[in-house]
Amino acid sequence: MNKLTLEKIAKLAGVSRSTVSRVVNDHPNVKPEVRRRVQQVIDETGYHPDPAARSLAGQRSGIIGLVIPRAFQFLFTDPYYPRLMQGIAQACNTHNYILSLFLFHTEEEEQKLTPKLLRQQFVDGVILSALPTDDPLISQLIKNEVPTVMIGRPVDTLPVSYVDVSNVDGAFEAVDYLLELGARRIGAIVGPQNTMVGLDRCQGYLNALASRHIPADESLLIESDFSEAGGYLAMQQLISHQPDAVFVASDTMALGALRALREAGMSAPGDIAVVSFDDLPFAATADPPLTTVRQPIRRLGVQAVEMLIDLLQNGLRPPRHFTAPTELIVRQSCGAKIK
Amino acid sequence: MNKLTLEKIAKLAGVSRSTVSRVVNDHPNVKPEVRRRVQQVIDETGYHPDPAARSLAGQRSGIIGLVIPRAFQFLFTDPYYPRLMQGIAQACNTHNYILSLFLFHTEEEEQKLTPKLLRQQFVDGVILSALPTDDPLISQLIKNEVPTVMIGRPVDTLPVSYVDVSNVDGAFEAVDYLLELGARRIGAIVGPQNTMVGLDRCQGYLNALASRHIPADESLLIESDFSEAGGYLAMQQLISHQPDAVFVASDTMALGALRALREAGMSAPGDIAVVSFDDLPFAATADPPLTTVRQPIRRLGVQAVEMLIDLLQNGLRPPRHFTAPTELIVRQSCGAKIK
DNA sequence: TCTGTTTTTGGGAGCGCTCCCAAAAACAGA
DNA sequence: TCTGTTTTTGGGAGCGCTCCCAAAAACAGA
Repeated sequence: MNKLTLEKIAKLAGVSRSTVSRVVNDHPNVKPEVRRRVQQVIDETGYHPDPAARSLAGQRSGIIGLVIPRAFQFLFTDPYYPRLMQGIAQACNTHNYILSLFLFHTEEEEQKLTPKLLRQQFVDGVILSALPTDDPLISQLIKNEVPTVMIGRPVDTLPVSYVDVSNVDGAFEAVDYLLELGARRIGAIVGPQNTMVGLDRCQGYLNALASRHIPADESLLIESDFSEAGGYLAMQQLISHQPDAVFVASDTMALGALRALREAGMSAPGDIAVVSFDDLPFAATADPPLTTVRQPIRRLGVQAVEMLIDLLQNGLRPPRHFTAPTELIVRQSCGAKIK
Repeated sequence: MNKLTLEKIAKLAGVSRSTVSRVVNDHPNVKPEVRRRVQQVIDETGYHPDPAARSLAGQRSGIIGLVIPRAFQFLFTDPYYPRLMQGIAQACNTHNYILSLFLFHTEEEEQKLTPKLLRQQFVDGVILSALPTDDPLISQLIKNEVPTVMIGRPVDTLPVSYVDVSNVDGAFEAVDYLLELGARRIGAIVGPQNTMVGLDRCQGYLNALASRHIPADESLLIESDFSEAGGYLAMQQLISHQPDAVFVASDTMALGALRALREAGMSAPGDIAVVSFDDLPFAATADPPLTTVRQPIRRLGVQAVEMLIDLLQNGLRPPRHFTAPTELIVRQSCGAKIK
């Protein structure tokens, strides 16, 4: 098959391949009428530059890597991730990048693939989904000056760009709403405390109680792992402490919590009011429909790609930050039994 | 940063870059002691060949593209897809391929990205998830001789490799089980009839009825779209026809079906027995837990990658086929009220 | 030892682009 | 018209690999 090259386009347009390269790359110093003539040939032929040749010649590869670290591989099947990926993919498509997926299942896989990310032989930059605060991958990426954007904020000391939602505020608003409804003995099922999102949503819960001078009861605060089964087990533990409401740090854990209530012959909101986080589509169709903190997951994905492109074009420093607001979506699960 | 190249490894090993290339690519005609010496330098330095250089030099890029066509982009958030992707990613990791994701959201995106797939400038081959039987993408891939493996079988006339599960048999087994339990007025909520999986699971349902000489009742057969909302609407339609059981062609639609029953003040299996397909994790924790046809989703992903690598190494013809068996998982939702 | 054959190894060339520098063209002012 | 400056354009070189062909080395038999 006869492959289109800069040279071939140059011949058709009656210029040199350097001129064609200037047009393709939108360089200045090309006479307008020459630019038009070259662009017309490009449009007519459907010519695209070869990404391997560009990469080899010092240009970038045009590939963005999305890394799901090993520690949270088990959560990859949570409905959050496809939405995040849709946002990321859509922004990649808009900005002419290809999205490559790095799913680390085992330590061996991680050790095998990490050098590819660190040496940037494949990817121009990395979008890194949430990882435990002590995971060494992020500091390796920083050390190797790999352009990186994290989904979710890192530990404060790390000079890395990130996109996030306002987890502290969102959790605060959820718990505050339960307090407004008259709940007083509010429990929480939070995420892993070795993640910033776990810490932040927990902090929001604690802040809301403190703002009403309600002391936090340790027996009402259960750490879980963002899974449905984890939510189920956590609610089983909480029930015996007789909360009148529970803040659950994700919709998926909330499904598990509702299941535990059903199995105990109880229900939300009659016995225990429930408020969760995410506003995934099943939140609206759960039994009962969940009051939840909506976060703009696809928008985070889009924003991460645009932030990464900004790093690629304008340098890694200073690190960029983007924090989206959340929105409390009130449904049936939060009706409170006021004691 | 000082980049490792064949030339540098050659100098360290005291051979030429051609010899190093032979070792890296496991070519014959290298003296054993030379091979060992070169391999030791490679191991010590962590050298990897540059994929862009290999691609440009005529070798392959080492990238496999996973395409989710536009028509089913709305289903990408179904929990089926992350599992499929995990299987695909795991096999790519094992076989030293990078996985690139092509999510087509709009026709414009499809037109923009399809040439990249057809001209193979990025990917060595394509894994293509299910698409409508009339989607032109598959025949474009065939015409351009792009190594392609489909998830799910295509229309019979197409000479393309695929991996699938035994949809007809699985659906047959599910419906047959309902008949064994005494159900006689069995409805079906099936997938889009412009997809082979939709047609096949429907056929299995019809085959099971026919095997017991039970005429199919058109009013009991509802075409849906594999979504939760679609399952909900379909069950709302079915209820008025008073089936004593319903075969639902996916777990996700079954969730919607259960929600419709609840809203009608009914339940499974007391009022209407329900059997579904997929055995996604929430099938076990649904209320009631779903009897469902288990399909090995991750294994399909692994198999698709290995089939694609076989095509790349041994030629596109003849097309390969792999069909995994299914397994009926019996849970509470299928208990039947025998009239 | 010599000659023909086989095995092993090395280096030229090219893949398709970008960068850089120099040449050509265009322009402006004296 | 001439000269100096600016703008536009072209082509050499190289990125890091693979392929191919030729050279060198090794081998075997006379």
